Amino acid sequence: MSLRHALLAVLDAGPMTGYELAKQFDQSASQIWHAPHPQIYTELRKLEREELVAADEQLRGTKAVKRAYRLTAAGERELRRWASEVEEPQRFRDAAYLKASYFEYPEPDVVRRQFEVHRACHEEQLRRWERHAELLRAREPELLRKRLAGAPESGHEAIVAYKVHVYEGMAERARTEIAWAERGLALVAKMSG
Amino acid sequence: MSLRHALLAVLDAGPMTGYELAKQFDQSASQIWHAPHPQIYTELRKLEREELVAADEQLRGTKAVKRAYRLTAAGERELRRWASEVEEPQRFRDAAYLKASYFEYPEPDVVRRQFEVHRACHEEQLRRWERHAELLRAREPELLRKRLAGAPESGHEAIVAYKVHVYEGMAERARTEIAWAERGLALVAKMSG
DNA sequence: TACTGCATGTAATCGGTTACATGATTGC
DNA sequence: GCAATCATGTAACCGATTACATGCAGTA
Repeated sequence: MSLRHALLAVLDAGPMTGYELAKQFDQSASQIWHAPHPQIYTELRKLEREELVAADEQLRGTKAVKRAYRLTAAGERELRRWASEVEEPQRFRDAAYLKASYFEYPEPDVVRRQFEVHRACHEEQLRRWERHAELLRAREPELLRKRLAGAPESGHEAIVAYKVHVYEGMAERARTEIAWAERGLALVAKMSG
Repeated sequence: MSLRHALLAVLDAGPMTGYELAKQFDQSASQIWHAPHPQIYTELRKLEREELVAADEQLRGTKAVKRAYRLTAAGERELRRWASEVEEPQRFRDAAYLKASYFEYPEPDVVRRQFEVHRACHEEQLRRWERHAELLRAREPELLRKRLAGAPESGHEAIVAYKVHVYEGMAERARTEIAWAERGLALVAKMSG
């Protein structure tokens, strides 16, 4: 049930259409909570029915409509309520580690390739997290700028600091995974040679 | 779709009832892939229909039946196929980090409590992963012993080594989270004092 | 004019969660 | 005999994924 709060949080920076939200979720900011676009559109409709967001409709061409969503007062309250509530720990489920528990089955070079893919994938993510932390420190992302514009000067430092802390945390995680994959590769080499 | 493979993997050590599998998933071994018992029972029935597992029924009392599941030859093939296939990266979704991105909203002591909960939760997990890695090295867990009994001596080292590597990886992750929470606590202290 | 990418959805399906039900066994 | 726990499910629901549909805008 966190998608709704991710949406409320992004909308807190300013109004946005479903498509723009979908883009946010896919690339720049909220890689912290992935969501495919059909889910975003349907969740926005649900939030609208619950009056946590409101939509401003504009015509697009002759028939199609564009809907820009913005937070309502109730939506802002809900966002603040959620942020103050302690998050209960998530259930654990990791497909890569599950599979690695059974690496005695495949041939050594298949195992090696799997660790290499794991490493490559987290190296790419690491670059992304680091770049984004950098952008945040420079206060460059559009979303952050809008958010800062709507908040008093005195609060700016905290807004930036916690987001940077999150992205640095993600980077640290990626480094942990890379190190794990490398120890894995050393292990394959030892076992098979 | 990894639950089915987790089940096949556990059953590869030897036949087991749904209840015993549910216990495995809840406590000792496969904390790597959490699953509640209703899902386990239904997935087992599905695996049975697909003939990847077979059930031996025994009476329990006068009406109830106990069903012990075991791998079929097709099930073993599927397990090996899955273990050799490169796992595609999972979609990212983290509620705790999402919330931490918006820690400018709650009061500092609420934020502090949240980081403390995060740390405590991962400290507990760390102890669990470390204990389990220890047990694996000593070849103590029942499941591992059964798995080893059904494999040639020459393969024992690999079976143990990869599982230990997974649990050590999990422990390392937990340490990363603990360190993140502690840097978070330092950050709150700095911001609020 | 056709093609590609932007933009907004609906529908079917599936995996996972929660609540509920029911019988068997064991120890007090 | 009763409570707790072992054991096996069913049903309703919800969040997430995938496939499909449709219209608009710019450009080759």
